[in-house]
Amino acid sequence: MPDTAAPFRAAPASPKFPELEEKILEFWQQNEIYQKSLQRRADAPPFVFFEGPPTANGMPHPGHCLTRAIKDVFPRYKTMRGFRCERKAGWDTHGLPVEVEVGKELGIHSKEEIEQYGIEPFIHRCQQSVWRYMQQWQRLTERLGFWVDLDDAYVTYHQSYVESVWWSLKNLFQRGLLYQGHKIVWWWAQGGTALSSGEVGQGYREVADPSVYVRFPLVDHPERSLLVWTTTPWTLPSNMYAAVHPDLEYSLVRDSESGQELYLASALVDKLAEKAKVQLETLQTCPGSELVGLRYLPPFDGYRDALGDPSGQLIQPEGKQTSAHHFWHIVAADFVTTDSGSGIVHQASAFGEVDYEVYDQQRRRFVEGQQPELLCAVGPDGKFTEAVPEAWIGLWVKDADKPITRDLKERGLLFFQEQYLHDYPFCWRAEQDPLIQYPRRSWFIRTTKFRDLMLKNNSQIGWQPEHIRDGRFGNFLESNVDWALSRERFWGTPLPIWVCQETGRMEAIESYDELLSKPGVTGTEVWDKAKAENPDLVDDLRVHKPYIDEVTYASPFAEGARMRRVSEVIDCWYDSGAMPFAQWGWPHQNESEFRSQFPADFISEAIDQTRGWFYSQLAIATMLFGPGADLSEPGCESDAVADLCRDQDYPLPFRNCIVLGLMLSQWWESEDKDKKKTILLEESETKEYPDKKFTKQIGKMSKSLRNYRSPEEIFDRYGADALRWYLFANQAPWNSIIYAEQSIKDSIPEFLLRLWNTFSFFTIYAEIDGFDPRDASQADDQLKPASLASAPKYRPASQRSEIDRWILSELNQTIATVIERMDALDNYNACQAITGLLDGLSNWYVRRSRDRFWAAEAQSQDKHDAYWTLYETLLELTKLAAPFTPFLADTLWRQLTEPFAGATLPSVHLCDFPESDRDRIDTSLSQSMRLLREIASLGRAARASEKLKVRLPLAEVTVILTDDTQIAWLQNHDALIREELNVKQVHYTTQGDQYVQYAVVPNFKRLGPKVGKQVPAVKKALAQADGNQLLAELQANGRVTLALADGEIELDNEDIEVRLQAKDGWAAAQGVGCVVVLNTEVTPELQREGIAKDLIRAIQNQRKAIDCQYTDRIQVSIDAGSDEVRQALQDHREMICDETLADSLDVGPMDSVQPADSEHGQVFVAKVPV
RNA sequence: GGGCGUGUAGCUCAGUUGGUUAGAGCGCGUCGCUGAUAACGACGAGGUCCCAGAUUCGAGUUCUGGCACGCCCA
Repeated sequence: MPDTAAPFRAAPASPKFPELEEKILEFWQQNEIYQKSLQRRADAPPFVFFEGPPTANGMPHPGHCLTRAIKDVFPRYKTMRGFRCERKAGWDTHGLPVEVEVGKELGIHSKEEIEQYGIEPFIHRCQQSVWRYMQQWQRLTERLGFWVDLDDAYVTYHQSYVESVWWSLKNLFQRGLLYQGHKIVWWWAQGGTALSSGEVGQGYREVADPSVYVRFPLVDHPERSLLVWTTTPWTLPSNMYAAVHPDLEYSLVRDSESGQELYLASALVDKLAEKAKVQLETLQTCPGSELVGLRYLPPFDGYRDALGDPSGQLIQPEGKQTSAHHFWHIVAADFVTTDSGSGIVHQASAFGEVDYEVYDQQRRRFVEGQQPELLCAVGPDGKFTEAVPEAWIGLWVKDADKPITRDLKERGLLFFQEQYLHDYPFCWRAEQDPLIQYPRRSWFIRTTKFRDLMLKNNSQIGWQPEHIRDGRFGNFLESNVDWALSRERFWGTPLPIWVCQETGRMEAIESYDELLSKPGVTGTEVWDKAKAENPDLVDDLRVHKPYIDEVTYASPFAEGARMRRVSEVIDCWYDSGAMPFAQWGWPHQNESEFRSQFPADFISEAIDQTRGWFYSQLAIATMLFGPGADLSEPGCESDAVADLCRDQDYPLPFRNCIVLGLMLSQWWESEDKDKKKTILLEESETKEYPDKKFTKQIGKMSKSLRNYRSPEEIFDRYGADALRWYLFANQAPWNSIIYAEQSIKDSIPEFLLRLWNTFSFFTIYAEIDGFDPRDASQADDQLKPASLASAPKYRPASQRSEIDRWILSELNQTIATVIERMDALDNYNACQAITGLLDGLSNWYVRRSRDRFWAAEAQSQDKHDAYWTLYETLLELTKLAAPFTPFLADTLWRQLTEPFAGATLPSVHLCDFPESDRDRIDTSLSQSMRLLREIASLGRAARASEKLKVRLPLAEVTVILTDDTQIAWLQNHDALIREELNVKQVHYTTQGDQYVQYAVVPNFKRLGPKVGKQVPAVKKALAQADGNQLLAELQANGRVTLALADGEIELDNEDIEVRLQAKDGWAAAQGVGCVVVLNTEVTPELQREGIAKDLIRAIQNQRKAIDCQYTDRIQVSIDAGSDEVRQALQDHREMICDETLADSLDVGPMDSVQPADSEHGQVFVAKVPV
């Protein structure tokens, strides 16, 4: 080693991780490490990652840390493993939440108010609003160490993105997959708008509504009626069907009073008879399925009078022609129950989602053009329009229940009525206005046509956890309904359909350019003018409302007519699902980018995205690119695109997906008398409020409750690595995870600090001895193990000591495990493996090698072996940890490579991931070492149980083993045991009859398949037999013969296992395969040595108490209490002085020195002046 | 009401194809170490594997039915 200043400097003992991380962040930024990590893989095979776009319209919270951490760790890992992993960021910018946020700002709510305010300025505000928390998002992303291309992010409102979405919608439109239909929504009639489910959820109140039982006379048996139940009498004029459950039993009963015959569910006959106070006599019964098809007279004649009794042709298999009536017959429906009502449910399909499905099914029975229409006697204002008695037209429907009931009663159709209490939604901003379910014209994508293909696609996806595939997601796909695409809102991707104002025929447009190329285009000047007036407007707005609505062109369908866009925008989930191609603006541009980045190898989001992004991506990709999707349907003008994608294979558009659990918070809560809550985030803080009683809470994070620490605070207190390691290493990622400050804090000593301490240990000794890794003259820029071999003192592992070979074996085994687990997207077990390695390194390798590092001879081969082993292990461990704790890893890398002064790669993140050297894995050595560690552990346990502290030397331990295979190896290492257990001698034996009892137990795993039902008998026979004798027989013959009730059975040594049981009366501890027995005899010599060691401890403590540097010399005097102590001092004077760097050791008090008490007398320590 | 998931030590969680002493970390207790030192280590106590039934020679693990909690959807 060179004589110059030591290449390594001792690292500080207690680092401030947050500060180190900030330095690394700066280093990464200034040196463009992320960009370099990509450049190094420019020509490598791709590992494709898709970023699910978050919305920057809200503050990032801890849950985003989890998704972003998981999204970071695998790309980092794959990059180190030699893949090119581009990470394009993305932002979700459209949708109702943005409008709501802007509305709040403006103090307005309804659509009407927005229109009054002006769509144009409203949209401008929306566009600005989406970037409100951009800075916080960028900061969080960076600070967490999530490497992603924020500068090159895709944005869903950008023109190129919108145009990609348009292209895909045109594709669907031309293939006949985009159609208009009805959607039943919660409708605020007074405000003229639909409410989102979230808004509806806010407005539920308990109210009393009528529950009526109405007679519907049968057409063919006028004396018989269906007893039909409804809780919304106002929907009766719009009645279409009556629903029964096909599997329930129904009864025909006679009302003894009126003589009427009624059908109702058998299970409800008694209940209704009692309620209505009538006698119901059962005439006959039948299953509901037999009632299906019976025709009845509707309760009101309005539609019958207006439409007659319309009918149409049914779809028939062999061209047969059968017609059927459209309305007023019994249908089968699974949702009918006997919990309440009559078992026959009134169906007004316009006013309920399940009712509408019934209608939809009926509709599909008929051939195109002959289908029943939807009966709806109510206008969007919630008032009757038609098909009701003259007097009711214009009546608000919720006021109609009473007159309708009265009318039915007068006509003798009302069987019974009552009130019932239930929760019903009201408008959250007009509390007196009840909402009604109401059909709205809406655009749909015919996803149901692709149900089987989506299921097939889904079945190929690598889901983590697997149950998502056939569980939540699979079930969701099974029950697929057509995608309701349109939204009657303002800030979203405009639906690119233009309608001929005269014929109603439509065209889809795939880009702004295509629109401009249309004949007779007008309206673009509206945008031009707005832009001229306000040059700051982003150009992307030209494809948004209201500007795009102004663009019209000449209709190709009718001379002189104009084509005008429909007014709707689309569901923003469609935006997100189009991201695989829209992020590139494909197919209008970036052909090669799209092709090389599709499909994704890996995506990840939390489970709430099952019906969100996971579905939208899968649905869109299945429809557009899936094999089996018929892309050559007539009218599809994108054949070139179709060709391009035809060779795609499932799964699309992502191959693997980690579905993360929800993130919960944990806090301590106390409530005052006046209901004021005190929220604490750490249990320890509760001690500061002794008068309050706190209860621990686990639940959702809530901004208003402030029941969680902001990520920024976590970073400042503990650092990003602490949070990351906590997230990666504490549970499988799909379990819901508790964001608890204490747990995050705990991950520091668990992993970060332990790694740091091991590194710090290395630097301390490396500085003392001047260890110089530059001796490896051929070292490559990543300091790969093989390249270190060029150092003169570097010996092959095979020549080094056992413990070196052991830790190198553990290292290489761990590398293999980590690679195997990470390739399977299993970060949890990868981290477990790394933790295990670090434990072995810190708690066994370093601990057992301290003497080697402290050895006086700085240049001894053994010491060099130790350095090279530890150095190499630290380097590789640093690389292993790099994807998980990128900051600490880079800090260590930079310090470990510092002696090379720039000749090595500047960042660990530019390195290759370690490779496992199979030749260095020695499984039998691992086993032996495990046994050795167990023996040491048992020895300590035996000592503890006898209250014999380790400082007191003992003469001997005896280790009894069940077989002798390991004995020779152990004997070669008994120095280790002697030192660890502080004993003079270790004795190994298999002949331990004196100390132990042998028991032979079955090896069930092997015996089970072999003898089956005889297992219990074998077990019993073995238990009853003399263990020692069996063992002797086994050792002599290699097998034993056992007499069972039904014959003999022969067992070899693999079939059975020998167990040891320590006999009473010995200081022993037993493990599975061995027993450690202590010789507890303490001779006076041993006693004195123990005293000497006690005194060394006391002196060392005192050294520290008087602030000695570790090289300071001291003078010591012991005011010994007994002859024994004095004798001990005399016997072990040399050892005591050596260990404590004492120049003198006297007996008796020392003047003007403050003594320390010890069990062997007062200890005086004084520094020797230099 | 339906679907999915979870239930294992005081707490937070692991537990591979069923195999007989059920593990880790934290916390707690005892102790050790004192040239990694405001760190570190060892040992110990602590379990009805939610309950009940079934399959099996054998169930924390498989099946059925409950219970509790969570999420999604009605």
